[in-house]
Amino acid sequence: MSSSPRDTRTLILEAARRLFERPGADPVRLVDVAREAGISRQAVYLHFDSRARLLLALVRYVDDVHTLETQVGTAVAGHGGAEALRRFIRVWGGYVRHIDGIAYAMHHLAHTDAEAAAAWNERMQTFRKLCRGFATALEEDEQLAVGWTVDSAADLLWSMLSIRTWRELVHERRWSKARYVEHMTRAVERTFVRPPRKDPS
Amino acid sequence: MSSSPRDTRTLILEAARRLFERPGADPVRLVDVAREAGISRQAVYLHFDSRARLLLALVRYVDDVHTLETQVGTAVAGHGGAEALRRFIRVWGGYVRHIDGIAYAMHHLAHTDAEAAAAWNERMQTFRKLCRGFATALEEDEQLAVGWTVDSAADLLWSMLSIRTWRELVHERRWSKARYVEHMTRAVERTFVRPPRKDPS
DNA sequence: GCCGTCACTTGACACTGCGTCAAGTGACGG
DNA sequence: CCGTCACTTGACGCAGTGTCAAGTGACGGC
Repeated sequence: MSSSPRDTRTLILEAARRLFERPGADPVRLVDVAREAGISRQAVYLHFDSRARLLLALVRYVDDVHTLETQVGTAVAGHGGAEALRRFIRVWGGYVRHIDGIAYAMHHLAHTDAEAAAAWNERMQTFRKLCRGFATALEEDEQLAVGWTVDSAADLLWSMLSIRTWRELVHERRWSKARYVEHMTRAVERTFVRPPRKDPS
Repeated sequence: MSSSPRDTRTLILEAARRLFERPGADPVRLVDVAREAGISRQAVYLHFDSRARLLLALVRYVDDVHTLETQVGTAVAGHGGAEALRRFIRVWGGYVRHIDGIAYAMHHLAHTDAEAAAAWNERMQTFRKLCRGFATALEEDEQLAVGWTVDSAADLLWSMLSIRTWRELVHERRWSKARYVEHMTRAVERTFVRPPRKDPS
């Protein structure tokens, strides 16, 4: 699927996607993207105002191609706090590799570029809301472990499940996807999920 | 203390330290360091070959000024696995702010500079060894929770206690130091420390 | 007192990657 | 046949790092 992009914009996004998905690749420059797409560097600017805008469009495009929302939605739907969280980690653990390179580039650019910083922050906000949803669900099911408020749990969950944590473990520490899912699930459960009592009521 | 550095090298390191310790500051350029030290940009190159070397020297200098090793050593000495870990998190939670900015700059530079990448990796290796020490201590005291090997626990601990996680929580999520220590201690304990059995043996 | 040394200065330049600009070129449609 | 429009080539400006060359001035040895 998606082997014959119709317009140049999509051609560029596809090219960029290929480059950024290569793990541990050298920094991707606009000239690389252009070459990969078979066009001139300047032609990229006919479709994207700046590197930041391209990265932003790219991460949305990739989310779309890999149907992130649908995957998360169907995995989580109809499950209580703890089980939804477990299922999310499974999906997420397989998904991050698609956007890791782009996220890295965006974060790097955000260091010096205001627009990239804004895009990055918006992205982080969205992810934190997702995490807050899990914390809320846990609390509503009375499964949130003692010591946490919804917000503090959301913050730490957001950090533990962040792309950066995934990258550190999977790329730097060479964890497999299965290993990531198994260990992260265990860590998150032990940290945030109240152990079921033997004697209910 | 340290108000009258003798040589220019120390003068530069002190100036850089001041700049990098300012939280959320704009990216620190060599010209900023030079100005802060009251010398020309070129004079910096008389003492440090490159930005990467300066950052590396700086992080060592800061560790030294704040006696990181001593602090960790005295906090941890003579305590078993779980208690040593708790004490380490307390020290670490107060220490990271001194090196956060430098670490951020090093990591950023590592994206394009091989020397910075090497320095960063070496630093990460060292920290992971420290974490592995805690995992080993837990295992030796039979306090390591089920599901972990020493190495997998070390990896995840390394990630949870990383500067990056600290920065996300303290800077982006506005956690206080006390909040960081409290919540991180809880998360780490629940994740890695085997709960004491009511009926031993 | 004079001289050499050495740390530092000023000012220039190369390099990289991003972003802009101007002058083409060539295919396609009315 | 002509205009339009997407794209090309080639140039330039900008920022920050790193290099180079030609000073300058203080300090110590003789």
